[in-house]
Amino acid sequence: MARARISDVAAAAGVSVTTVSLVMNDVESRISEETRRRVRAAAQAVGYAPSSVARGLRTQQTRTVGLISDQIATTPFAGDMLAGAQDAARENGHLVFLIDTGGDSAIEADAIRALTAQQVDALIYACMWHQVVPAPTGLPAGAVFLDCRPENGGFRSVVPDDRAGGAAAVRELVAAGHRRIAYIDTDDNPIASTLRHEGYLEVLAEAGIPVDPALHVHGETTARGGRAAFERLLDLPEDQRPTAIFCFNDRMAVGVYIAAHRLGLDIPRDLSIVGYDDQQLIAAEQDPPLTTIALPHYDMGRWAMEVALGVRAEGDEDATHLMKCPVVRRDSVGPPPAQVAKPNRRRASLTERLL
Amino acid sequence: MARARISDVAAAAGVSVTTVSLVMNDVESRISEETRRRVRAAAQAVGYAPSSVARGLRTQQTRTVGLISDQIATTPFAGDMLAGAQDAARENGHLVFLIDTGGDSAIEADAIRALTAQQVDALIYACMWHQVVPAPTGLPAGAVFLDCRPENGGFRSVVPDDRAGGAAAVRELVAAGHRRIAYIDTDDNPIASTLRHEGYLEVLAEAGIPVDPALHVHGETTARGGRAAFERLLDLPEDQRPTAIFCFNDRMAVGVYIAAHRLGLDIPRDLSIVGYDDQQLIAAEQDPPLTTIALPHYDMGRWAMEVALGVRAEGDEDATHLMKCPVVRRDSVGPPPAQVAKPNRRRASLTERLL
DNA sequence: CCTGTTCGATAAATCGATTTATCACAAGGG
DNA sequence: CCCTTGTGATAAATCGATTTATCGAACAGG
Repeated sequence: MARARISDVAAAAGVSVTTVSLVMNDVESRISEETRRRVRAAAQAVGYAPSSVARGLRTQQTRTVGLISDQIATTPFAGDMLAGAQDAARENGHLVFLIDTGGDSAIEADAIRALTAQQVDALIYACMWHQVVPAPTGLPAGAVFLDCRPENGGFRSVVPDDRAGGAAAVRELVAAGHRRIAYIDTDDNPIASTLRHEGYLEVLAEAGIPVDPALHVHGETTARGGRAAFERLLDLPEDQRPTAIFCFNDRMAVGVYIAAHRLGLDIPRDLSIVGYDDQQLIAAEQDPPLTTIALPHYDMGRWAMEVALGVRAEGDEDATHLMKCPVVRRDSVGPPPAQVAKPNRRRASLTERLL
Repeated sequence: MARARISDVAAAAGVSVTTVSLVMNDVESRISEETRRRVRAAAQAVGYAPSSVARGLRTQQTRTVGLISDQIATTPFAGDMLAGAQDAARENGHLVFLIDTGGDSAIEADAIRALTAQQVDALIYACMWHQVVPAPTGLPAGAVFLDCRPENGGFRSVVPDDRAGGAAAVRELVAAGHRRIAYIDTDDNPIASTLRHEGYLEVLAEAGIPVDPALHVHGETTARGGRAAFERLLDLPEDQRPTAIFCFNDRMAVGVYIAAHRLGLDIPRDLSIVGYDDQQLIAAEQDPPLTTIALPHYDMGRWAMEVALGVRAEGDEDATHLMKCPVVRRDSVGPPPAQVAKPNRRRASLTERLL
């Protein structure tokens, strides 16, 4: 049972293929209501679905979009970006070609060629972390950068507003009454870390809190890295230690949790923590659940697709859109401990645990 | 600058389009070497790339594959399956259409229609957890089920060998000398949990260890669920408690970790644990890193794609392939504690933590 | 000189749709 | 009776490739 063609429908309805096409596409034309009904019935009867390939050839519009990513697989974030992009594509009647280049630029070039050959209507170039990348050669005009910005401009892009996100994180802590707030930073992600640091400094200034360079430490973006950085903060004289920590990401925050628990510190009674990423299966499952800043992956994916398809009008051809990073309030932030009460509290918590 | 067509190349090379096509596709024919060179040079010069759409229409082969998934986004596993499928597709010169239905069967039906209209050469139907599903109507013959099996057969499928995986997990513990091994099970995933339980029973039998129903507890597939289940095991009289636990998944194992640490139990000295899934950012980052069974998502994705494309010959048109789940040895398994030494050890560990 | 073969290349049909230009027919007006 | 206008439908061109069937020239043999 081969696919039904438009000519089969025409034959079944006793009309020409032109008429069938006109009816199926609801084209403004002088086809009688009676004929329309007959055509539709015939189409239904033979199970006709127009060939997208033939249509694409004639109309030069394939209703497909290419999504090139450097690593769709290896991060749990990717999924949300994909989902946002894909939902938007589907809502607009488009299908998405997904290509994961694994960061290999030869594969990337191949991918661009293949997608161009497929005559995709739009192209999205996605990265897994907020970064500035050289635009690959051969990228068609109108491509949209997702979670990255083209080095020399020329394309629209969307990235998280890491500066505002960093500010929001620190503002949570300031609002809870903290004045000694550390930032556990990293060197692994220059763009995002710098922006988040700017947000951190901005809020401290806003609140009139003097900046203490000793409270700005660095580590790898892993639990181990977070833990090591935290332990460096503990080397400070007791009265200079932070009462709250803003971590570059949730994984590092987990390291702080582990170390803090080992030391018998209670979160948030003895120490408040804010993470970043709202990483699924991590942030919410900590004990206590971690207050963090969410990366708006789904929204960025959706934005990129809508702009790429021309559904969302964006005035500027060469602009970077900053996507808001919402605060996810959970239970890792509380008021700072009163200095005098601290030793008592700590002993109490140990006693508890002996039960 | 519009795309170059085959006729442009023909004009540039001073030959017919037939000749260009013959040369570009390396068709066995009597074209002189000299002409071939000229055509290739012309193609290069005008930047010619054949239109996949036009070719698809003529040849009826699009070199595209559809991948329908119930939720590509919301789980970190999805990525690996995608990556495996996508790599295999690329290696065979195919592009993949990804559609995430979100589990909505109306969207699913739409997706099948759209992919059929696109005349994809193959179709993969993926689920996020090993399950038995009704085959959606309209699914073309030759479709491959990925991480799920069709209720009434009729399609090839690939799923993890959960039975062997469960057996391997328990075997790790038996090999370390444990005889009181608990299985923290779940009701959230009937297929996988049953198979893993069968593996558990199989190894106990193999090792001549009597089955103690009290060591088989259930919980939700979350850290909280794992913790709750573990606490039920602790209600047992001390000499009946398990010295090792096999958890349905890593998230539940994390719950056991948390509870164990709270109680001052050291892993693996006081308690050995094996998880399942080898979930990234979870299993390896525990303290100590969790020994677990990996789900072969990448391999399953690759297998499904290769079978779908007919690259991998699979005799049976209607068979389920079981993919091996490898053991990932880390540091959460050790020998069981000697009964008499236990109390001492436990006190010691608490004392340590007072430092 | 005619015929048959080989070599190199091409004209034209084809895939399945869309779209433009055209057609037949009926009704109405002068 | 002829011409115009309006209505309903269609013939044919088109998109850009592949593929089949054919063609002309050169050359060899009788």
